[in-house]
Amino acid sequence: MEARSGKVLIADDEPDIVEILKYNLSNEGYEVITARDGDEALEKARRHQPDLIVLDVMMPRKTGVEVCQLLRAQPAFKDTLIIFLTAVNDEGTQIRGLETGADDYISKPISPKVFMSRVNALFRRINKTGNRQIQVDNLTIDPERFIVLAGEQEVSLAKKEFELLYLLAQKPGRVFLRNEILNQVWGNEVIVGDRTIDVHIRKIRQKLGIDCITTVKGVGYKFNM
Amino acid sequence: MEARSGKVLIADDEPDIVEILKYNLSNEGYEVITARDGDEALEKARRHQPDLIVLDVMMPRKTGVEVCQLLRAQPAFKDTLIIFLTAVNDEGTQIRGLETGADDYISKPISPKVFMSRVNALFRRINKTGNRQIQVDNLTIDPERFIVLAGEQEVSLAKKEFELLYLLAQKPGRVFLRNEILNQVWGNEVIVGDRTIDVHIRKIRQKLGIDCITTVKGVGYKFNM
DNA sequence: AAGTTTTCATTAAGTCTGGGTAAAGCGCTG
DNA sequence: CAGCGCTTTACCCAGACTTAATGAAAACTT
Repeated sequence: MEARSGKVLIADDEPDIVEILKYNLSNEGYEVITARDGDEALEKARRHQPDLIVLDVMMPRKTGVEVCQLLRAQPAFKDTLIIFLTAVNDEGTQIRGLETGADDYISKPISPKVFMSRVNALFRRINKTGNRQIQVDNLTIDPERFIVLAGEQEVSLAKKEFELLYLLAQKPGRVFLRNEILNQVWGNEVIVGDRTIDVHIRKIRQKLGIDCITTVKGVGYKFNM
Repeated sequence: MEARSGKVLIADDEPDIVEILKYNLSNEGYEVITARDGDEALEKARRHQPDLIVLDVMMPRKTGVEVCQLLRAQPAFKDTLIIFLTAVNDEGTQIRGLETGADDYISKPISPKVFMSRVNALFRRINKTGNRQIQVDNLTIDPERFIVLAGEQEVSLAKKEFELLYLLAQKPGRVFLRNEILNQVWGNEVIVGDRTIDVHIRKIRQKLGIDCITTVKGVGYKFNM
């Protein structure tokens, strides 16, 4: 998993288009989520909180324009980038699309290179400031919202538990010595016993229900890759 | 019309185009400056510090792309919006244009309406998201009218209570640290105890009757999504 | 005076920590 | 490689400790 430049949701009912865009976006380090119709797009947008949403105007269930309106009505998507794709290069549709709150409007047939240039141009402008969210496998650790998503399940950890998990998850696979953990999570001055770490580790394992932390005897702990 | 605070520089050697764009931009409240060639564009950009620069790619003295590069090299124009206009709908040019740091690329012939939509879309993004109504579930928060609607019920909150709720509701799900809340609602200079926040939170919860604010112990508060 | 904002003391809730014990891992020895 | 002891970690639990909710009242605005 590379240094992610952004999370993109593609919603289009034409698998070919989705595939091409997904390929190109992934290639430049974007994380891609896909949806096949309007309702699925809404649902996945809510779940994954993407930075950019690419909407085909003509989709089953709900049109791109409808989806855009519904999203823009929610404060969580007030600043999300939205690009419309369309076969119809009708002027009226384009204007309506942009006035619904979209950031760009691209007509098919799409040149992947042009598409990527436009995506990059939009991202360049918002330049997400430090979203320190960590994603490993199906585990999402979001310090902004202070929650951990284990797949679908939302797990709420206590402060120290969260800090500890966040520390380990920052470098999956790397072993953290007990001392390191103490310094990072508790600070150099505070003195706590070794048991304290154990207990927190145990609670994390309990709450997550997944075995994602491995004990390295006599050394420390590491996050499973 | 509307008091839009946008200054636009149009640089094109075709007087007709300049005239049409100027007319449409003025109509929507933008302040317009014009230039006839690349050097003039650079000079006027420096003098007037516009929010948006519309550059024809094909211009005497210096091409739009050259102007764009020169502008982007200066910190003062790092964030200035730039739109390219061109008769050439060559893919390579478009990509190069966008990668030079432009925000949009519009091919001639230009539909004034589409042009305006795209300009508005760009301005919408950089403009500070002023006092806007927030809608989450069946809760409506309207800072213009200073009213909160919980379903049908109209709830009247005190000033601080409203500001606090509005802050949290702006980014539902996101945890606001107590410090952040203090800075945003009370301001950096004012010093109030930690309990003050609790009390206001309690009043909001009481008045709304809905459990829309979650406590994250040891961290802060967040608005439920 | 009525409503708003802040403080304070008290109570409640949640979190952290450390001891004792059980279990697991490790190394040594035969 | 099985057996043994030693070390380290896991686990449970209860008390210590933090932090937040609550009720009441003082200070402040309008």
